Amino acid sequence: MNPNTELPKTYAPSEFEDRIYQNWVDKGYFTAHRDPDKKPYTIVIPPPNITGQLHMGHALDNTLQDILIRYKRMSGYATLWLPGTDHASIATEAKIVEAMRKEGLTKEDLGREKFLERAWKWKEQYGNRIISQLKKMGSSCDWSRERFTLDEGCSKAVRKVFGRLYEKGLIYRGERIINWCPHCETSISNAEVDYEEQNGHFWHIRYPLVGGGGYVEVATTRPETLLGDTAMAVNPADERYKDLIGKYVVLPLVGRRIPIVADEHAQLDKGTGCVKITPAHDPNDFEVGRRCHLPMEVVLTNRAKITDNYPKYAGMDRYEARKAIVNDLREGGFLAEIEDLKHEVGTCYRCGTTIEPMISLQWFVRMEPLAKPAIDAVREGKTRFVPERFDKNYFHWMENSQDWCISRQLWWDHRIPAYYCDVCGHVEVAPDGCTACPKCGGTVTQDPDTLDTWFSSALWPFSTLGWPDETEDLAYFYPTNTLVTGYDIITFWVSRMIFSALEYTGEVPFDTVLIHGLVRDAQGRKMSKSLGNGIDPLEIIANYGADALRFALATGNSPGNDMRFSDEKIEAARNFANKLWNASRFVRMNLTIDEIHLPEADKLSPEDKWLLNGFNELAARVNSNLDKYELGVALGALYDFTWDVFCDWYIELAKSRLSEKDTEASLQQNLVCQNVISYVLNGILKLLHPFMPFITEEIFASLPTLAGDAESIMISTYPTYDESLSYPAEAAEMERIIELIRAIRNRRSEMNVAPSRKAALFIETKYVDTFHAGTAPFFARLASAAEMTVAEKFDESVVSADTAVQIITPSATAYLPMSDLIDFEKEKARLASEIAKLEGEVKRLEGKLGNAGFVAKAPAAVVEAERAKLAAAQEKLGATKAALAKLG
RNA sequence: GGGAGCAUAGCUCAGCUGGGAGAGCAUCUGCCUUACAAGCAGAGGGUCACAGGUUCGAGCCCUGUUGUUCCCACCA
Repeated sequence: MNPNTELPKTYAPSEFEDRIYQNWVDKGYFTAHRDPDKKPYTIVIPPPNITGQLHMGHALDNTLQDILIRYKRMSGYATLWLPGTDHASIATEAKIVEAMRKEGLTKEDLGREKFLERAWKWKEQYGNRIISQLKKMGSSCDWSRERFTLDEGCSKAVRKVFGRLYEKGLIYRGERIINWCPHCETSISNAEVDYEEQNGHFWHIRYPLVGGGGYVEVATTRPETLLGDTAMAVNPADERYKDLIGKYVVLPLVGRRIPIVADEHAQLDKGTGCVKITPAHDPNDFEVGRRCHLPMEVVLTNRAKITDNYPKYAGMDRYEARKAIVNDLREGGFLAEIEDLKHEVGTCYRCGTTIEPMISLQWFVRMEPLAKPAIDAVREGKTRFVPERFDKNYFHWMENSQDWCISRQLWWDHRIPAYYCDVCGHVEVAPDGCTACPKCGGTVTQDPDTLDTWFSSALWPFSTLGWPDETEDLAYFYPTNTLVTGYDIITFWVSRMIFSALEYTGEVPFDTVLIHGLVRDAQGRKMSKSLGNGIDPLEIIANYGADALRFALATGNSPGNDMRFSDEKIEAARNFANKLWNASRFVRMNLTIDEIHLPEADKLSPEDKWLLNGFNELAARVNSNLDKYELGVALGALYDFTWDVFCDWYIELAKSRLSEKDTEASLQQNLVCQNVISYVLNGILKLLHPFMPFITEEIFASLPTLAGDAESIMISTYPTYDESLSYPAEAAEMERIIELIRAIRNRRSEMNVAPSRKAALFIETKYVDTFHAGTAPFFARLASAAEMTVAEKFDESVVSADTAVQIITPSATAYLPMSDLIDFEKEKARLASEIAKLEGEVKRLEGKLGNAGFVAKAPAAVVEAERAKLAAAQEKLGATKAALAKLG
């Protein structure tokens, strides 16, 4: 980039964003270096799915991460932002199967190997798309360390973990009731079930007692499971049914005799107190079945059709069968009642199909021993949620989590490293593979199943750094620091990373989890494909620039809260970028210096010191906000300072000095001002850089720099509080001037005086030094003043209340000779009402300060501030009374 | 059935450990003031959901109420 190039007249981000990004990549600025003299700061990206396109959620997530990583990089940390993508097993597999279906192909037609070849091609084709989109956002990831959840390193880690957990007895294989998705034809974990409210029915069914004597009535929401009933349960304490225990009922439609058993699961106060027991298709019934040694009767196939064991219904889909069975029950006189019911039905989080609880042989992770240390780690603050309230979420899930079903009947994922002997049936878990049975030497077959996609994601913070090998990266960058993610993914991912990391690495994976909310549309609705209300971040970037998008996402956003995205927001963001651009252009066109040297304090004007003081406070505040993850607040402070203080005040104040260089003295002042304005702009750009990396880099390159500045803003030093820039006295002096300028503008505006009408200005003040001759241009330029006269007290012959408009501030009274504009009665009324207001204010403050409790208990600084307020109010009150008196 | 968030200007939202409420947009009034009309200077507009409590002092802390959103849960 060329230093000191002119900035084009209009802000056109598309002209430079790609060029700047490419330059950063070429220079290798994103690449992390292990530096023993620096502290590491590491973020691992939540890997986006290879099936996905960049959406607003990614845009927000990555904006926040980039802000943090750029801030830390500029603050002297050895930063690593490790990127990558997720193979997203079930989602990707579903897409590929869908694509194959259109060609008339099924997975089985293709076979496992050919299918996987296809999947890898898919990954090649789409995996890079999301990466290039992340780059468009300005993400400063270390692309040389990019990873994929299904790559060899992750695979090694997965196998290692599986083997270790198996050895420790924390992974087991067993028959349990699992959630089965008949569409995806795989088991899914409890966490992957979404509950959805549906309108359903309660069917009340009568089961005749064997040997006559009536019937027992039960209710069910899934009448088709009746086929699989192997018992009826009543509570052992239930007096009503005491005599029935041990007797039998006849299963309607089937004719099977099933026993009436006693089990606590049946509750006295629910329904009739009797429950039908279907051990193969309900988790509670499964437990009852175990306790009472009941047979398991499977009635549904993997596609949720009735099995061949029930010829009348065989092959029927579960809902079809439900209709037929209800009909037959009615005809047979077994149906007592149909009740309408709203209930929560479990659905597959990927395809939305109603899941079917089914008994199945699967692999599980034993959660209890893993959950405990994970709970303790958060409780002890080793990992902290921001905002804190999300730890409740986490604790609740961890404390109640049941064993994790990790096997999937899918192909696109890490295959389970378990081998079954074809001869003796021995099960061998072998992370490094197995070719023959270690017990009998027979041939072995590997488990066809794969692992839950979240199993490999759970290892992401350390598998990506080389674990299980003891790599230098792992030693230096692990544990990582901040994980940035949405609250919707805490249970799936964050909690599993924490217990996994503690189990395998002995350390928490990250010290902080920064939680953000959802990006919603302008009406507050969730963005979704079906609603078609999604906003494409890439389109926003094309129209407004990546910086504007980042600004819009970061500003006013507080951790954990949802936000709305709207046209107004992105326009406001773009306008700010435009403001910064134009202010920089103004500075640029007034510069003659090649390098910035901040002048000695004695050369600086009060307005310079005021600006530097303000900038210094800003730097302190921004650093403190960023350290506390208050990114939106930090950006708000930057916006206000840049726009209100730097542009609206300092630039306007500087114009007179910058336009004069005729005399030696004015030339000197001109140079001082150039240096101050460049110094502060340079600092603003640096403070803003993490938020708006492109525009700040582009402007930085066109301006002179400080002696120690790096060639790129992204590797320069982040400004911090600097005691030598603290000028509280001059800042207060300048505030008096600004206060008076505002008051004059105010009055003129009230009186509808055009700015073009200039008027002489007389300032009566005890701060004569403050309003020195050098401030006259300020009043001329900003308050339409002609010549300015300052005195502690004016003689009536110089200026009188009869001929001048009076403007009062706590520190000064200004007179504008505009007698033609004065309506004395109105003026008197105005002053009277002003006096009343001030008296109220004074009274309030006096009351507060007269309160012994307040003075004794409030912090000294607060009391002092109240005293100052009172003094100011009293000053102004006095001046206002005097003004009224002058009017007679 | 448990748990959490939110309720602040017409709209969208900030408000850090309690010290008499802010921004953007919208509205109104003036301005082409030699960076910017994507702008400048002003103005109006709020019993901070409601009711109690703690405190010298509450938008902020506590209790309850109402409305709203979300999460969790195996209701036959």
